[in-house]
Amino acid sequence: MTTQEFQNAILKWFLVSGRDNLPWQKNISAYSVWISEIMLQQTRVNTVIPYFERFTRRFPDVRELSNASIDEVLHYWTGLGYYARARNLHRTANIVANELSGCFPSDIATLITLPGIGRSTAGAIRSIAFKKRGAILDGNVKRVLSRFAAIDGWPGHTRPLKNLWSISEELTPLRNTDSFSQAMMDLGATVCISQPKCHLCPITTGCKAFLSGTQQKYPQKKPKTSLPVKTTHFLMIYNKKLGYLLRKNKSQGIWGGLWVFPQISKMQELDLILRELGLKSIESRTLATSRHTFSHYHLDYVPILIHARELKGQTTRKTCRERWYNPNTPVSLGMPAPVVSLLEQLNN
DNA sequence: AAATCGGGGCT
DNA sequence: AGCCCAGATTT
Repeated sequence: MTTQEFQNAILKWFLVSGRDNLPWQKNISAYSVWISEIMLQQTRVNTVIPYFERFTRRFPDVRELSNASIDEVLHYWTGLGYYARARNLHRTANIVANELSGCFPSDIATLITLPGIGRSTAGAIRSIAFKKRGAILDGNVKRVLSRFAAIDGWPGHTRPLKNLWSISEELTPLRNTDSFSQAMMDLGATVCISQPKCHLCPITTGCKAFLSGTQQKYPQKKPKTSLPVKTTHFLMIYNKKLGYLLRKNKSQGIWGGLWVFPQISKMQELDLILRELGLKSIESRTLATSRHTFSHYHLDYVPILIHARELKGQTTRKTCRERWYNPNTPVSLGMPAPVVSLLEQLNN
């Protein structure tokens, strides 16, 4: 199967079987392609759809996004995970709005300099938004090409990754590159899946895995490791008038920039926190431990609900990274899933 | 080259 | 209970 034949087969298949009704496929612009590509990093299409709709309704263009506060951007990202994506999105919006006159670059080298845009996302923006030649290599394309070329090794490792990029660059056409990129992702998402539907595939005549009956061998799986378990306590300090105390995380690290309950490792720290706040505990109750799983560890968290009152003649102090959150009059802040979950439970 | 960075929906 | 998803960035 020649490169030309491969491209023709893919493009022909796309006309009949490609997806054309996703929210980011209407009114295509560099902005909408960019937002969708960032949201879709390590995140499934069906999960992204409602987030994309809400996000682009609130931030319809790059200037609206650059003018927004990071807290509000993170609020619209709450529940999507990988919050560095939202922080990078905001940084890039400011660069594009303030330094690039509101226009996205179309060349790969410049796109890659923007925070959060790597080689594959740059290729997607260049091909789909600007309709110029741009190769991509996302999870779908990795699966298609690993099987098509029978690439050994986990695609996360350097050698197979380099091979896959080389093949993707070679196969990507000069014309119709937008349809080609979309088609390769659609093929990987609907046909070349875990249990592949090879009878629906347009490139079986050149697929090394199909021809040798080794579809299940590719792509080779990630080496598995057991996840460590970490434990923490969430202090749900509640005051009837003020609400719950939340603290803003530093921008680096887990849940960066998000608002969370104070976390402690020893119970003695609780008294210190309350004294600093000018509060006194009325009663406290330990709630059931829950497990939150990240990609690289389990977090067992013990919620401790503390009803507190203000000390006489003392106004409640707090730092600039602290604020009271009243679930009945919510404000736009980013919060990690367990915090949202606990606030919902306690408010019902 | 390896680790970090979420959350959820399938299997 | 694993597995992995329209990856990028830091160490």
